[in-house]
Amino acid sequence: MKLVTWNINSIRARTARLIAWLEAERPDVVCLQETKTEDAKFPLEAVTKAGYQVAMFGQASYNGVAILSTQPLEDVTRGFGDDVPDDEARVIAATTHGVRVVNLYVPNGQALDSDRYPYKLAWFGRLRAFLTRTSAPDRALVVCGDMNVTADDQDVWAPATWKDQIHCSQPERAALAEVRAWGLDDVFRVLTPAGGVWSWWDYRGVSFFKNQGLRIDHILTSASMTARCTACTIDRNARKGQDASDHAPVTATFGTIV
DNA sequence: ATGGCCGCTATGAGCGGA
Repeated sequence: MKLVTWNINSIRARTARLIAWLEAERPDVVCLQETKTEDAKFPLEAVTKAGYQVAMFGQASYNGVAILSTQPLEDVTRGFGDDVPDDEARVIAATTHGVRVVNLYVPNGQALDSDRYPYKLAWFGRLRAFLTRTSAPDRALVVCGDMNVTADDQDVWAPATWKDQIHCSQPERAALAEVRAWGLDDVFRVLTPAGGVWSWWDYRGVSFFKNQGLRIDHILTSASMTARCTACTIDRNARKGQDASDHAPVTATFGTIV
């Protein structure tokens, strides 16, 4: 079973590239972030024609998440369902291929002195509560998405430049570590101990050409899923060329239960 | 030293992204 997380940065602007990639890679489950469209304008026909069922949670202009699967998507939930007023479409979960899949678009945070920063940190706390309320570490669980945080300096092309900047601050990393401590593994890092591999490169300048990026797109797996994971790769090729998202897709491959 | 690109909405910039 191949599961992908990919910040697509507007699914309407990138439908052709997405479909071509799906047809080439044939993943079983695809978690998309920043679809940037309300559900009525989602390119459902193209995705369906490519062989995928869809659960979506969109909004106009910003945010938006969706899960694509070659098998039915069951028990779909949208948002955290907590008592915090929040109209940002950043969370969708579903069960498919026998796995509970939680797809996240974590708030960017903008800067440490922005009011979006405490919102981001609080959001991680709400995520932990959501996981405790709706799942358990002993289940077949994948929590993936654009986490908008580097786990540590191994995920940063220039740690000195990024030190204490957004995506690299200690409180953000501690918040992500708390999610792992709940009972999830950073499965890319488990299989690739060395750093220096990125999932995002800034559109500006020559950052991709010079390979100046961050690893902020993560696949977190419960213990049984970590044990089943045979590969986890970042498809740098998907960042190349015209009309690419600024994020590359991250793919985890899982063997069958033995 | 600064900003450098992109998509959205909307039709001119401004916002958000990371």
